[in-house]
Amino acid sequence: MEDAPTGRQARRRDAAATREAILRSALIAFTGHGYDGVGVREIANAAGVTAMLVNRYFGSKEQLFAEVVEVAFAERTLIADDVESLSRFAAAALVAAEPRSVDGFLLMLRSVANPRATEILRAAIDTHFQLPLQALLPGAQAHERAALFLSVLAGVRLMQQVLGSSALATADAPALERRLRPLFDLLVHPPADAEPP
Amino acid sequence: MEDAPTGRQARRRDAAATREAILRSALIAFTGHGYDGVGVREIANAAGVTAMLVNRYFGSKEQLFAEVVEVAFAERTLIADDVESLSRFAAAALVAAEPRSVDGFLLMLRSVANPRATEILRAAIDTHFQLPLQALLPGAQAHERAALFLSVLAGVRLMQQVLGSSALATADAPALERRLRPLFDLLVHPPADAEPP
DNA sequence: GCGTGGCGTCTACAGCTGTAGACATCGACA
DNA sequence: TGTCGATGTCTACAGCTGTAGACGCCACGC
Repeated sequence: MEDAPTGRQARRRDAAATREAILRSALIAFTGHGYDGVGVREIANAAGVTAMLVNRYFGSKEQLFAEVVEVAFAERTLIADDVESLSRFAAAALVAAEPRSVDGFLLMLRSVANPRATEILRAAIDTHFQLPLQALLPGAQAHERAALFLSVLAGVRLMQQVLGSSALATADAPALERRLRPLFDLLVHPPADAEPP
Repeated sequence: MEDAPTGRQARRRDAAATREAILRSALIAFTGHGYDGVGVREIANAAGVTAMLVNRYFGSKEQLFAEVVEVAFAERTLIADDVESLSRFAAAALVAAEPRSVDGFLLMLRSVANPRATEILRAAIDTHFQLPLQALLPGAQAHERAALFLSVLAGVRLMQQVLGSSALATADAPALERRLRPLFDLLVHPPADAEPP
């Protein structure tokens, strides 16, 4: 079997399609190995293209990464649209996470070592997750609770998918979901935040 | 001013001290930039030593990293010894985390992109955190709850220190701690886990 | 004082990285 | 059918990486 890059002989000098192929190849590669773990040649090869063409279309590896981040965070299936569904959605997404999924959180977790990638990721998370989520949360200190909500999301994802914690791998889905729900609920619904005078 | 590596002129051909200097330099560098973000020459230079000496003492960069991980996870100030203090300790440690701290979690968060580093880190976390913690937790499914406990710890740490979430940076310490405590409590104390038959 | 064994460095080597300019080739339009 | 712009490739270059062997040098024991 040949290496079969993503639709090599099907595409014949189509600039838009080539750009899309590179972007998709980069998304998969960056998500799987992180910003520093992937070379431009590797991305180009998987897209059936030369390394130089990547820089022609995207300017540099860093700019390519920025576009990849934007694509990865565009479809945010983790954040529900209404407050009542937030916890259920998040918990369900966590227990259903497949090891080969390519969402933005996985991309972030493997790329935060690089300072430039981190800066891009911070901005993207702020725009696509933090701000919409804190706008959705009722009660006081919504920005703080939204950040913690995302922290739990990222932390569980890190342990079960990136680090490969055996405890989270062997746990059956319904039980894990029953544990996660109240955790998120605690952050969604502000618990009578009376400060002691 | 000269670059002043860690005690250069103070140490004169002392094998144990040199080894220790390299180990400490590597700990700081790996924690700050991750496994792939640091070169052997950089570590050696900060220790006032040549790159080759690093491999002489530790065999390879990977083995050096393994020793660094062991050192970083040896002093686990995040996990209390008794069940009652667990939540308080964890919450307090999170709000008191300084940007330049060098604990194992930070080291992990910036090195999980590399597969070999990940394998080393997974084993270390299992030994130094997961196993002691799940042995301490009362009730059913302690391993699962311990893993989630560590997930929250790692996730918050990631957001506030590695990614630099502004929401967690501007939050004042007491309020943040009051939010974190019940989160950990929910995982420490099993909430009447009656399964519907 | 002097040899000797450990401690440390110098030079080097493949291999990889991101990026740049010059060159080739396809395909649509005249 | 011929041509020219767009699309893609080739060669190359500094710079970095981890690792290896050969060599210098200091301090201690005789």
